[in-house]
Amino acid sequence: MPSPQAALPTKERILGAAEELFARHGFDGASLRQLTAAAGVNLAAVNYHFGSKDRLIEEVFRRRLDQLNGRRMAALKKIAGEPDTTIEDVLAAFIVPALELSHDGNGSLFMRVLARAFAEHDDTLRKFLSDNYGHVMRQFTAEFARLLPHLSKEELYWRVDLVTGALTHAMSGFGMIQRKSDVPEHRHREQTAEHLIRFAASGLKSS
Amino acid sequence: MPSPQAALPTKERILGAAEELFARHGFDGASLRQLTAAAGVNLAAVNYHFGSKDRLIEEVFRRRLDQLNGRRMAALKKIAGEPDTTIEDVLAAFIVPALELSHDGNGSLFMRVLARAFAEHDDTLRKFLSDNYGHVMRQFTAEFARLLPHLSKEELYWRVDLVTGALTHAMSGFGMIQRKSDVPEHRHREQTAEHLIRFAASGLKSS
DNA sequence: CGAGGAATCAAACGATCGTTTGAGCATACG
DNA sequence: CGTATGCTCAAACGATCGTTTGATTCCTCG
Repeated sequence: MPSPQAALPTKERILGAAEELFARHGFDGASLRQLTAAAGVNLAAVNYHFGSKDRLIEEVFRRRLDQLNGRRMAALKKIAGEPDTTIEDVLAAFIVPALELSHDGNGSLFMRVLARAFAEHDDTLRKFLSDNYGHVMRQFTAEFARLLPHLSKEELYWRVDLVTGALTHAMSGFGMIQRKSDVPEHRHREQTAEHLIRFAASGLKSS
Repeated sequence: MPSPQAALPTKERILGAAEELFARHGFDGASLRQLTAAAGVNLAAVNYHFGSKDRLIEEVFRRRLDQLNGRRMAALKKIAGEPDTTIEDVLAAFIVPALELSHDGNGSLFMRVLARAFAEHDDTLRKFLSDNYGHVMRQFTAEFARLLPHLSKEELYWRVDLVTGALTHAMSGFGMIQRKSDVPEHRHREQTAEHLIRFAASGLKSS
């Protein structure tokens, strides 16, 4: 019985297996030999299609980050600057796309990859993340600043940073967040979003 | 000019260099050759004194975790069960020892090692952490449960998990938390503790 | 049908890893 | 003094890593 990915083109099969193995064993921990074996392709295929392992890592990031950033920015754009926008609305624009992604195919694995990337203090990886992620964080921070005008810039950065840490931690699946079998998928996602938003909003607004 | 550690015994020099290099490059990323060179000892010294690289990693953890857990439990014991204890008190018992450690010698590097260990989903490492860290988390969670009796068990676990994520993220130095040169060390530590405690308390107590 | 570029393959390359070895050195004790 | 004992050292071992090579297969298009 062929794997579900067996019919996909080689490049896609590599990206899928890479996402899974990077999440499970880290970037150094997952070797190209494991990876190509899991994908059912030849060892040399990675260097042929991507040039190097590092470029494969970047591609894994780019594919999902583009999705994630796109959805977040679209959701933010709808509410940014509006007079009746609440902190909860902005948090929802940040959190819901990530939860959607994390329940879509292998997307949840990507959130673990992302958490791992935060933990790696590797400079080139951090620069890559800053280049492809930083402008989104800045836009959201600007909107938080508008809704929390009494906070100093330093205080605001502090709180946004703490919110980011909590969400990254939670969504990469460290916690005990587990869907009960009698709760439908989309309902569980809503509940998760409610928990995260309530917690983060409370932390942001604390006097 | 000899390194500051030059006079220390070989075992201590290895542990110091290991803490630094593991924090900077990860457990796999830091090789025994870099490590022994940085410590100024022979390559074979690690296997002679510790048996293997894995046992060295465990020793790095044990040394600091014993400190950290000891101080946290001592601080908790003073306030647990007392009628006038607040959420903020419990959070202080959890946070202040970590901040003290992170400003004591190479201690701050250890918080990064710890964050890295959380990101690694390696089973043996997680079991080691659970064995040496889990009982502390359970004690703190029990005290939170006492002070937040209206929360369901599920809701409580959620919030404790989010607090843990925020604090791990913040204390491992991802954020922009930087001491200004005109603020004395101990004052900066107090301010950091205030930020963290206020944020976490607000998140825990949110209705 | 046949030429030609794209893709795949087994095999090998050099580098680096954790670990082991066995000789050499030091210090302490009879 | 001689000899154990604890430690350090340079050197080598086998394994595994990312990458490259050159031949082979596949598929498309004139």
